Parts: sequence; structure tokens; C-alpha cells
Amino acid sequence: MNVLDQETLEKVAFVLKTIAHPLRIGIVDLLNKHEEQNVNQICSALDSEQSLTSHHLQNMKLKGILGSRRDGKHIYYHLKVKEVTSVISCIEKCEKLPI
Amino acid sequence: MNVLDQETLEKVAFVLKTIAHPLRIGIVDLLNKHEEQNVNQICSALDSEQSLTSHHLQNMKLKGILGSRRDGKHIYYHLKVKEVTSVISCIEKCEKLPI
DNA sequence: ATGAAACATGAACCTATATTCATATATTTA
DNA sequence: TAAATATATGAATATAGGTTCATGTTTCAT
Repeated sequence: MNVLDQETLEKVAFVLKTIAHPLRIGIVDLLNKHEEQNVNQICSALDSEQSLTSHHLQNMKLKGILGSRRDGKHIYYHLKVKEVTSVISCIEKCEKLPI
Repeated sequence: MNVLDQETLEKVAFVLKTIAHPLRIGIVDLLNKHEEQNVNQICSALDSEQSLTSHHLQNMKLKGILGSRRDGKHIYYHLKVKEVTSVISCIEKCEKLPI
């Protein structure tokens, strides 16, 4: 039960930072519940603007959390690192928070 | 299996942002494995500077993740929201990461 | 070939977060 | 009560992150 090494600390922080935003949590949650969604579907489901949503999608894709495929005019996103959904459910129901 | 509401998205993002930093992950991990540690112990265990560590401790205390008690010259910190440790273990061993 | 739909991108701006340094406060010990 | 130890704090700076807006690219339908 030793303390985590620096590399692990950085990896964990990297992943958490990548998803630590309400819209990005929303995207991860949506893609957990739907497997694949295109940008239009994501924007409507989360009531978010196209450009902003796209930036966040690119961000998470770049960092390896999401993947995408094109189908005609649409681009479908999916979760690559499914572990992040368990992170959300860990906290989701947590009560003792000051917020 | 509906999508999460805005309030939940914000709560989850709030908690993740609060711990999404290598040093703060280190602190959470340490306090998970040791119950209580004073600032000196934390600084030595994580090889971090006093002032910087103190800022991060205050930050997490303010946000409700940590608590503290004084014992003489020392101040001992502990985890208040233990759920955050499961967040770390969710990701810790995750392999498919680009990092 | 043209226009529209779907999405991406880049720059500009604004705000938040992290780090450092110098100093303050609290407690104990001499 | 003065010095030492342990920790906190505030200001200054540096850097990163989020949002908007205007425009670019790709694909499809006509």
C-alpha cells in the first residue's frame, strides 16, 4: 500500500482535467448511454452551441478520451476510454458535498 | 437511463476540478492510505514545497474535500469525501491512455 | 456546379488556476 | 518573553482554459 508514483499522479490528473467540465461530463455521460452520437445530436441533447461543443469534442478526442468516424455529412463520436464513466458514477450520487 | 441534469453535471465537474492536479491527487492518495497527516508529513511524502502544498490543502479544504484539526504546532489533514479515492483507482490502472 | 447542411478551426478575448516569494500567525520551548 | 517551529496567507506573476465569433472544409442534394 505504497503511495502512487509521479507518473501515475500525472496520468490520473491528466484524465481528470480532461473531463472536469460540466459540458464535457455531459458529453461523456451521453456517449456512455448512447454508444455513438453525432454533433447535432450532442448539441440538442445537451442544449449546447455547435462551436463550443465542437471545441470540447476536439479537445477530448485529442487527449484520447473520444474517437470519431464520419458518416456522410455527420461525424459520430464515441467513448474510447470507458473508465471515465465510472469516475462520474463514483461522484454522481455522493452526498457529503458542500455544493 | 436518462441523461444527467445540469446540477449533477456541475457537481461532478466541481469535484473533479478540485482534485485534478498531480499534487492534489497525491495528497488525496496519501490521506486515503494514512487517515491523518500533518503538513510536514505531506510535504516529505510528496516531496513538495510547504507553501505550495499549503495552498493546495487550503483549496481542497475550502471546497469541502478535506478537513483538518490542530494538535499543538501541527495541523493534521484528513479526507472528508472519501468517494474521491475511488475516482483515482478507477483511472490509475487504466491502460488505453495516450499519455 | 451551386447552395445548403454539418462540422471544424483560428484568433481574440476573458477569466481562472498555479506557482513563487515574502511575510504573518500560532504554538511550543528555552 | 524571545526564539524556533509549523503552517497560513497575500500579492505578484505566469500560464492555462473557456467562450465567442467569423470563417473554412467536407459532403450531399439539386
